[in-house]
Amino acid sequence: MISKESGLIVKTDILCNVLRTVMDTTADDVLPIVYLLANRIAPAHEGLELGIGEASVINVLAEAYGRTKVGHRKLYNQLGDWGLVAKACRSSQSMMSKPNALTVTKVFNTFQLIAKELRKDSQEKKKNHIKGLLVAASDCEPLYLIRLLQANLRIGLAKQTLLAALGQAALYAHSTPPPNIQSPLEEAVKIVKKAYSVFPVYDKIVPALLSGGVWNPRLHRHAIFGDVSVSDMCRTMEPIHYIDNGSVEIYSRNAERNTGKFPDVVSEVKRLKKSSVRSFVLDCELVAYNREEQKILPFQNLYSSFEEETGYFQFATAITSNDLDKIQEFLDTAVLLFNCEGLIIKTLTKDATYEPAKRSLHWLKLKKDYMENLGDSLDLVPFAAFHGKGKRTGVYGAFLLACYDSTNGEYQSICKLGTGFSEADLEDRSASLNSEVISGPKYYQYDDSVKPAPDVWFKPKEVWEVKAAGLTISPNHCAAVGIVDADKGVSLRFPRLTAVTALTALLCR
DNA sequence: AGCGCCTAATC
DNA sequence: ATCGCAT
DNA sequence: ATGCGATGATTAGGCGCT
Repeated sequence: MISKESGLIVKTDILCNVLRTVMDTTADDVLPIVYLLANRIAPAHEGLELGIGEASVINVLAEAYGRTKVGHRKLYNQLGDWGLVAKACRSSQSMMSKPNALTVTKVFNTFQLIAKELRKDSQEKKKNHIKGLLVAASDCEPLYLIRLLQANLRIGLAKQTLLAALGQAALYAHSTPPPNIQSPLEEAVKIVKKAYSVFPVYDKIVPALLSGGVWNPRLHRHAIFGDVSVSDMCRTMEPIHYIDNGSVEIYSRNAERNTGKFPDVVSEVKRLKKSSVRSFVLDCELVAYNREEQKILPFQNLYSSFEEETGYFQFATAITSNDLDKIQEFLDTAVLLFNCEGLIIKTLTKDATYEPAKRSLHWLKLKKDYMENLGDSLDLVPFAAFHGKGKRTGVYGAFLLACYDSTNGEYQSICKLGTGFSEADLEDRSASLNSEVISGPKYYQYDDSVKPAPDVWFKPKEVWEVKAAGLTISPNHCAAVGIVDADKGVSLRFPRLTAVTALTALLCR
């Protein structure tokens, strides 16, 4: 029902009703349902992952539902979704007897077992867990089992809508009358989203909602912090933490623990922090740095808390200005002189606080390639394509592009491209290139060890204008091989289509 | 021990 | 990361 | 403006095979 509906309000409504029903009947199922909908199996900081990808899915489908892998692949190219393949195979299988019903909790528990299979024979054991589920599945269950295993439910409902529905369901389900608030529904959603942004652990949020409703003080910031250990709390935030007891922890934006990856940062933070500072959470970015070069300019806040030391711990440079020309000049300097990607622009007039995972106009990214005259724009030739998946089923989902090397008179692969076209563009390009299909990569310098291999090859026909954030040395592409590196080529960072410029009538010869 | 495949993660 | 679509 | 789901280059680390 949710996947057929396009509006988020109605999707939220449907899920809200599901959750209310479950809260009222089998409340223990709420947490597993939430985890499955969130495509997670544990809080991010626990580092527990399914470890199941497309290759595993292909293998297990072949074993559980017969047919050959080639047969499955063919079906997949038509359907664009391994879940749909599973469903199709299952429904064409004769069923000896009606299997025992799968429950949400059984599925979620099995997913946890899969995630916990490690080391020797883990792949085989994971596969057997999945086979058990697939054999017990009927109707639409194989479809959703496979999509859940791939962490992509594809029903147009993700975390934000899940949190909203949770808040609304908890509001309706609890008997306590709402406090004197204008719009209780909106407020309930805000509270749950805020609780999640402060402490993204469903194991705490869901029980709190179930036992005390949305107005439960346990959902508020300070209460949450009081309710959990300091180390648990710090594990959910980002990215450098210094705790009273002298320990340093580093986390990614998605709460992955990265402390072990930066032992040098840990030791420098400990060394350079002043003894008067007892604890902090520092939002920052780590960059590689050439210590022979240098440039520092001060910016308030942080300065009273840290010793600056060139090459070890430096503050970012900044200007404060309303003047467009000055900002432009600063951007040019940053990009052209220091090889920076661009600037972050911050409002100083409003109370411009930073909230993790929340977009706002307080902080804006200004990158060189957002601008017409800066950034890299290239004329490239699409020479192969990949069948689209999901909403791109039936058209190509991505293309392999080449640049033309006039010195050698050859086309060299430079990047794949899968964004920038409208749905109509995609149909038009697919149709146009389909008139020039050839059997293999005969005009091109192309590394066939790079997987997956394209599905279809084309004669050179069109020239596309592609914008990128920059060039990278590539082990996977052939552009300029031997020039930038003995056996590495060049590829593009964040490539996207900006225009279809011409037919390559001349280059074809 | 070394290598290739795969997955999950960053941007 | 970028981008387009639906709301 | 927001949420979602198509898609990009690249890397690290786990697992299993030789």
